[in-house]
Amino acid sequence: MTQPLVTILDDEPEIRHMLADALQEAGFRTATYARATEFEASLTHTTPDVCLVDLGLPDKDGLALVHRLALESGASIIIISGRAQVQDRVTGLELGADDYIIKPFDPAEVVARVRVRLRSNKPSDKTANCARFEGWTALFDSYVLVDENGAETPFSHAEGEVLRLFLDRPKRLISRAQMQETLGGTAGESFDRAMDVRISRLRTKLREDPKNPRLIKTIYGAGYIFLGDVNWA
Amino acid sequence: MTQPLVTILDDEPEIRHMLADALQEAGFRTATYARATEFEASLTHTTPDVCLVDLGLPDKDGLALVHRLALESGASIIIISGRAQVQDRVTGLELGADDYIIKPFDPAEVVARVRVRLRSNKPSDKTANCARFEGWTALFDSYVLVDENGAETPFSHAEGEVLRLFLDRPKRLISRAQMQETLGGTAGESFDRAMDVRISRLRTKLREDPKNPRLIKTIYGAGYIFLGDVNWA
DNA sequence: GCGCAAACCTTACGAATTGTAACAGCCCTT
DNA sequence: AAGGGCTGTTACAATTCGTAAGGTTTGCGC
Repeated sequence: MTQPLVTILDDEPEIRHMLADALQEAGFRTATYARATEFEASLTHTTPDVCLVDLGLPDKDGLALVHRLALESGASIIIISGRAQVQDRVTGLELGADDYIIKPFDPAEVVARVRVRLRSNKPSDKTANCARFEGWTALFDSYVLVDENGAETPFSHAEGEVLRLFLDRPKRLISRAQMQETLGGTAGESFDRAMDVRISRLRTKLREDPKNPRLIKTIYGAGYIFLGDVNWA
Repeated sequence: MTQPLVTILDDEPEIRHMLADALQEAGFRTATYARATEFEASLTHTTPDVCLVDLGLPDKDGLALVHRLALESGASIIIISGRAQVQDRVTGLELGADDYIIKPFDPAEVVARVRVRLRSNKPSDKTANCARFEGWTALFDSYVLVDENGAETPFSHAEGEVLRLFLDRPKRLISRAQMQETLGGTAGESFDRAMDVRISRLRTKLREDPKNPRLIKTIYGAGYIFLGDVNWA
């Protein structure tokens, strides 16, 4: 499966470049267009997954374009506009846009919102809920860990919660307090210990060396950190 | 099909009222909650379609709640927050929110964004009587399950109720309380066990491996989840 | 280094939850 | 009345997961 394609339609070159850079850095393929006609022509031979559309176009009414896109293409549409009136936003969304971002914007937020669209727009994705990391494959649907030889190890729901928390934020410190919150800990006095046990069991399944854990590191007095590169699929 | 249910979780009464009014005017059912614990308790017996969540809650970390919601409830999640930093928005969206609205907001825009979320959710056709999933075809008219070879297995009415519930909400956690409600469980003392037995029998007909069920998963202490892509016809 | 307290890991155990086989009552058909 | 299918109930087995308890590691002051 190739990377998702994000198209950018905006008449200002700086904005096109800014968005294209940020999106490419995030791992997406991009295609940029300065004019609506150009963009429409491209649709005959490409099928973007997400379309970023500026409403202030010189050659065509942006809203009409959005409407047509919404009806005819399966892509998610995000409007990017300098028009900040509530009414503009409401009509934009009503005509079929999935999101509406106001200029000036931060590229990081645009990337995040693009990701959200891709996440929700994949009903037929059979490999969803599946992450690869350091030779392992975690199948959250079937609650199974697969090693590089294909051997399977089942894991329980509680273990999965911890694993998912780590895989969602790799290489970042996760404090115990955060874990408790995320894992529905009822702030029981000795919930700390329960947490320890969960992690211990998870470490066992990941065949961590107790003396020298490589994936789940303990930061004494602070929390845990998951090392290792994660690829969600 | 009844009107979609939108839940509002915010500690400020004025905001709750403003949103509830606007949403009801737009034709939605609403349920409001001032505290996260209240809201979480409600999830055991109701299934909202869209959840509006304020991040600045007094009794719990809002982000953790969002994360759990995103994983366990198939509802769309819209964060409403006074925190306007880009980093806040990005992490909120990363943790599973579908949208992020910054206070102060216009109720009309909130309504528009709620509509967008509902639009992208495909409504399950309640009149459909035939569903395909993972090689199986369930014919609710004739109470028969057909496998990929055409072999037929009849199922009973009680089994059909459970199966339909699962097929209506695939890949979502379904709590036992929800099941009881949907299946007309008259809160019989030991109705739990009846539920178990129904599911057990359904699993047998679906030829699930008892040690490793692939379609109907048990979430210890929480409920069940049906995996597999469903196509109604 | 040494000693100590706090933080953390691991093992074993048990309470709660869930799975399923066997039984019994019910309703329908014959 | 008899028989068969459906469904809830009971009883017991299996699983999950938190708790307790004891061992190990870490950080800190000397």
